[in-house]
Amino acid sequence: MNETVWRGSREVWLTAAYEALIDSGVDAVRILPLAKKLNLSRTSFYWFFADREALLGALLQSWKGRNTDGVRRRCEAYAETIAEAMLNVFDCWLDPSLFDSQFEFAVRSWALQSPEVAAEIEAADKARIAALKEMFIRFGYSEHPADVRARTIYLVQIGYISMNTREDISVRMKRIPEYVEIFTGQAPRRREMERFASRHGFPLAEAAQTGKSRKKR
Amino acid sequence: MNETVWRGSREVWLTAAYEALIDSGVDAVRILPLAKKLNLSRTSFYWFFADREALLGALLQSWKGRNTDGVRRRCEAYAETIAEAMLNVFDCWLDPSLFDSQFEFAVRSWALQSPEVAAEIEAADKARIAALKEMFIRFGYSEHPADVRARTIYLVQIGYISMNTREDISVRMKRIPEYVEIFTGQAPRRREMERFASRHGFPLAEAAQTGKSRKKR
DNA sequence: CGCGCACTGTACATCGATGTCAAGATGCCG
DNA sequence: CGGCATCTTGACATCGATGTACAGTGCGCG
Repeated sequence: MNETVWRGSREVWLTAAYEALIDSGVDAVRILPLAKKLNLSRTSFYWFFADREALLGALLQSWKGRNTDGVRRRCEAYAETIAEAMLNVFDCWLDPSLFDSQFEFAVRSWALQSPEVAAEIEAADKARIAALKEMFIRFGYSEHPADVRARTIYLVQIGYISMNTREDISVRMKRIPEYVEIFTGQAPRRREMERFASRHGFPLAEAAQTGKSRKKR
Repeated sequence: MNETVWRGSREVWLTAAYEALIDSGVDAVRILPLAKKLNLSRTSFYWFFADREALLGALLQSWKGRNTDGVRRRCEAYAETIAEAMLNVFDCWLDPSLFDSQFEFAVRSWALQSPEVAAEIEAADKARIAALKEMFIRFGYSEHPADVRARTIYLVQIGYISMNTREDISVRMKRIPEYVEIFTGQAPRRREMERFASRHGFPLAEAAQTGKSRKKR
């Protein structure tokens, strides 16, 4: 299992930093505490990174792109109706591999004390809203409504992660059709919801029928 | 002008702390830097507060209630249509005396590193969403749609402040009618928008006519 | 006037964190 | 085995911040 006997690596420091960041904020990303968690000497850190700055830089880099790309891809995915397209985007909010909300929130909070981070965020926001807007335009909405709807969707999501609520997938799933209708002005068809629910391991039938075995955490 | 010759007071330390908080986050709220900003000896602080903890406590206390009350009151304000009611709520987002968004954002970021703060925030969120939901129910929406619409509105706002964008009032004003329509499913009447715009010192006429002198920064 | 309250400042002890350096330990290749 | 590159560690110097003790200063009042 162990490739080498060396306990440290750029990787382990980075993941430890990531964990500290997402559950206590940037100011918890300090070398001494990380070293304790890893059972490594503090100074060993300096073999892999020049200094704390460099670690934070790597952290920011790893955030950059990751979340933004996920959103853009879901905006461009195939869809027959705007409601279906909307559901494609919703994948991001349910699948952490497409969009890591805790990471996102931590980075946004970090921006408060770092202009550099704030600049990265601003760019990311612009790119994501543009992708959403483009989606609406593809489905015949005109400029201004497309823009406001794109913002609404994006802001709801940023707001949601900023609330940091831990809710069961089932309560979130129940709100989805309403959201689609609010966001697009058009309710999703039953079979669209079916497809959506099933790809998140949550057959819609469940909501109607009595609980069968639920899959995937 | 000077009541006394004493330069320090509970007040000045608290406002300095508030300023540090909103533009650099909790970790910038430290006694030594504040003392420098105030041109006071660091230790003088301890005359007014037991320790840093006490200062942070006072800060949290001052946030608590302030923003939440503003929202609740605007939700309960008189309105003939749901669109008008919605515009009443929008007052909060344009008038910092009803809702201090920078303060709000800073406190939310703070929550990441303090469970106590996180608990306060959770309570505030619940109260505000409940007030919004109640408003929709008053206008005939049924339970579930009222809930999802309330969430949408609230989340958009939390998202907006978390984006921390500095936009001119005129660009925000242009989006308002669209937002009202998305949130309530009903477009505001011209005279409703007129009333709204005028109470924010921004006559609607301006948007249509060619630029006259605009008031209020 | 002088006493005391309300504040301000200096000095000190302590902490947690950073970063450098030089001295090991470990694996790998010839 | 020897030597080199790759890590790991302990010792040291330094910083910024916290909180306590105590002495000092200005104001107001009896």
